[in-house]
Amino acid sequence: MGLAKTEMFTDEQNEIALFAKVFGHPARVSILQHLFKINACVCGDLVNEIGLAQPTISQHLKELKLLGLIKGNVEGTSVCYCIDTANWSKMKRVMLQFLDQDVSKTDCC
Amino acid sequence: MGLAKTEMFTDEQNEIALFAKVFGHPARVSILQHLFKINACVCGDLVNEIGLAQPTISQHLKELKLLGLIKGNVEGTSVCYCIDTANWSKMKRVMLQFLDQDVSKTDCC
DNA sequence: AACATTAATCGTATAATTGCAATAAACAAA
DNA sequence: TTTGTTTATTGCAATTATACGATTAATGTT
Repeated sequence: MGLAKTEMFTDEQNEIALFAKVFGHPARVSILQHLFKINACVCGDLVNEIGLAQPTISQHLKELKLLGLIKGNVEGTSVCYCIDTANWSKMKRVMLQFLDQDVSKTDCC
Repeated sequence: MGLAKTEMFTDEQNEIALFAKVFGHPARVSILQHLFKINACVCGDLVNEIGLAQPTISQHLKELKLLGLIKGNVEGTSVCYCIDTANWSKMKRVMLQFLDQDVSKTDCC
């Protein structure tokens, strides 16, 4: 069917999956790493940095923006994108809670 | 195209994306949380726990196994699945390095 | 051997994702 | 106003992901 049955999972599970899904493409990982490195960025830089076409980058930026992980300010004809630090911290808390589950007792087989 | 151009990204970026992708579905998040909680599990339990059909669960388990995050031991007619703690820790290290990027200086716009 | 139980695989339908050319939109500069 | 620059949107094709019925495979039970 290709459709995740989100209604049968908890809000927490769906939230983790949504965040993880946006990290599930190397272009978006690359964009985020670049934004962290540069501390300020216009989309044109990203198109040159990564080898993807401008509409493709724009689409990936849109998805990151939709989840609130980045924000963009219009500056003339270009747009300045950067990490939304508050939301990034919130996301990190959710993901860490999932990743940091106690591993010490689970090796059973 | 529906195909990620992995060759234009670093190994690290592709690795992060692969791990994230497997967490990008609430069913797999749910399976992993259940395995952590129970410390041992047969597939039948998961089919009852989660509301998905047996072939669907089996498919999700296969993907988790492919990345090495879980391992399964055959015990009679059933299979005991559990977290592969060593690989989980390796994955955690990779993901934490990505998530823990310094957020203090990036609020630029 | 015949049957039951459990999980994996196959086949297939449907939906989501990815990528980009073409175009539109917004703004600056001449 | 016309032209150039930059980003967003549209439309489409190709690929991947999700889900499950039907079947197979493997093992245990009688």
